[in-house]
Parts: sequence; structure tokens; C-alpha cells
Amino acid sequence: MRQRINVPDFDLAATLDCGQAFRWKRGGDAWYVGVVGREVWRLRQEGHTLEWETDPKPTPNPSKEGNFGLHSKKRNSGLCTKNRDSVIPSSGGAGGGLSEMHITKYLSLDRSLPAIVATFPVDNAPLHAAVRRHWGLRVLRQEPWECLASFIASSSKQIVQIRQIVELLANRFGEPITNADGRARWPQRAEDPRLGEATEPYHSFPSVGVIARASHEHLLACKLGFRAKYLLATARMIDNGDVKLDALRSMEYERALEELVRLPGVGEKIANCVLLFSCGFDEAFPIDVWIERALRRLYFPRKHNVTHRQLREFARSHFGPYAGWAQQCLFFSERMRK
DNA sequence: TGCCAGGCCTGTC
DNA sequence: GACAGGCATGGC
Repeated sequence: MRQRINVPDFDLAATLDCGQAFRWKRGGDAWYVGVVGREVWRLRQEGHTLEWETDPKPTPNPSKEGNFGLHSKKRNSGLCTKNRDSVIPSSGGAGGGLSEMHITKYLSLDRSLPAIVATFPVDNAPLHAAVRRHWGLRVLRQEPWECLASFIASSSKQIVQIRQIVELLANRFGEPITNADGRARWPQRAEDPRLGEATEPYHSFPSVGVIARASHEHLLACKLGFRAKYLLATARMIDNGDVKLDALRSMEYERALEELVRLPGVGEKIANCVLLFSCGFDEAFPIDVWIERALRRLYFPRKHNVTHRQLREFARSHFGPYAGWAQQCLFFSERMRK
């Protein structure tokens, strides 16, 4: 079944391609296909209209080791209004399929982009130029564990390689997303006629528990390299309850940051990515090599001795309460230059 | 073939 | 606090 909603101030391509999520693929027909929770989503934008297709026969019984056990108690709890609420749907819920509420929350369509941009300092010309270039780019509300694991894998990797690692983790450790009859939902290769009838089901992202009980060797097989030991140790700490991801949303920003950097392989940059992309901390401003390059070029063109610490302070004081949204525009803009 | 990648950890100064 | 080296691997 195909459904549509009106989406002002929104750019699906910029939002899904800007590097904040790693499981979206654009098909030749302009449809984006991705896995969110235990659902395969298909989305397309035409002008101010967002279309999506839902599977008419969702799996009736998600397995006991669901990907989103962290949020199982919050599922289907009604329309969330606070930014830091979890919004990840589960399949097989009442009515099944993909609802407008899930789409709206995941894509942050319930937020006013003009109002957010209005908080950016008026004298920050490079930022406003980036916002104009990528008008409609929104910060997603992703699932914290998948976001954290993906960014642990991102360390010193190119985005194309991160996508590959996340896909390998899902295919090896996740669960196939199938209909009740066992057939793949939205089979991955169906859109590529060169591959004939061959189909492979999409897989959910593996749960914390599954990764915590995986072997180091099996994680290495997913091309994680030296990051394998970090992902394993982090999963075990979370699985043990040493760090509670679902408690982060209710913390102050600084406290949540402190909690995340306790995890092996998680420094300030990765922690800020998780806080921004999955925990609703709009002020989080991840500083990676791209943003550092952009900040130096745009704001300190003739000052060559600016330290990383000074850049951090600059970011904290020059982008306002939605610094993370500003960061994502600058990040995408910087990448597009290349 | 060699550089570099949405970093982090550790040791050294 | 600042900095360098090491860590695995693959795209370009």
C-alpha cells in the first residue's frame, strides 16, 4: 500500500545521504530503501510530497531477541511529542506496517526547520550559506544501539566502508526480515534486473546481546579490524547494564557525554554523534576531520595555530542550541565540496 | 603503490 | 594539555 503526506521544508535525499545513517540505499527509481528497527522502509519524495510503501503482511511474531529490546517497553505507546522519546517501530504491532507517526518521528518532520534555523546566529554567514545549500536536511531520530555500533565501526573508515561493515554485521548477526510465509520482504535484489530472481532478505541490525555474545573472530570477519575489540567490549558493558543507553535521554548533555565516553572505543566525537543522531541532544556538535577542516577554512582562514580545544569552544559558543543541526549542514556541505 | 579514511588509546613531553 | 604512533583494512 502506498501512502503520501505533505512535507514542507524537507529534503529526503539530503537527510538520508548526509552521513548520519548507514543503511539507506537509493534505487534507480528514486526510492530509498532502508531497514529501521525490524521494518524495511521504502521512501520517495516528489516536490513537497513524501511517499512510502508498506508491506501488507508484516511478520506476526518478532523473535524473542528483538533488535530493539532496549525500547520494547516504549513500543506503540502513542504519539511522542518530546524530541528525546524513542520512535523506533517494531514490526507486527497493531495494524502492522509503517505508520505516518513513525515516518514523522524518524525523519523529524514534527519539527519546524525555519524555527530551528532561526536560532542560528544571524552573523554566522558560512552556516547560513550551508543551510541554504541543503535546505530540508533534518537530523534523524535513530535507535541508539545501532547508531553507537555504527559509529564505533566508523573510526578511521570511509563512509562507503562503514556501510559495508554495518551491512555485514546485519547479515551475519541480525535476523532476516520476512513475511509469515518466510519469504523476504522487499528482497534486496528485486530492483536489479541483472540479478534475475535471486533475492536476499534484509536483516535487522543485531541486538546488543547478540553482539555481546559474539566471538572476536566473527566480528573480525565483518571487516571491523581493530574496532572489533571495541564493539565487543562496548556491547558487553551495555549488556551487563554497566551503561544504560535508554537512560541517556533523561540526562543533562554533559552527564550523557560522560557516560558514553566510558565505553571502549567511544571518544568525544562518537559520543556526540550518538547523542545528536539518536538521543535528541540537538546541541551535540561532533567534530571529525571534515568538520575540523570546514571550521578552519570558514572561520579561521588566516589563523593556523588554532587548537582542537579552541575549535571545540568555538563550536560550543557560535552555533546556538541546535548546533548539531548546524554541524550536519556544514558537514554535508564540506563533503559535497569534494 | 601509496595515501587516507565521520577516531581512539596510550605513552611521552 | 598537546602531540605522535599504532591500530586493520580497503577504496581510490
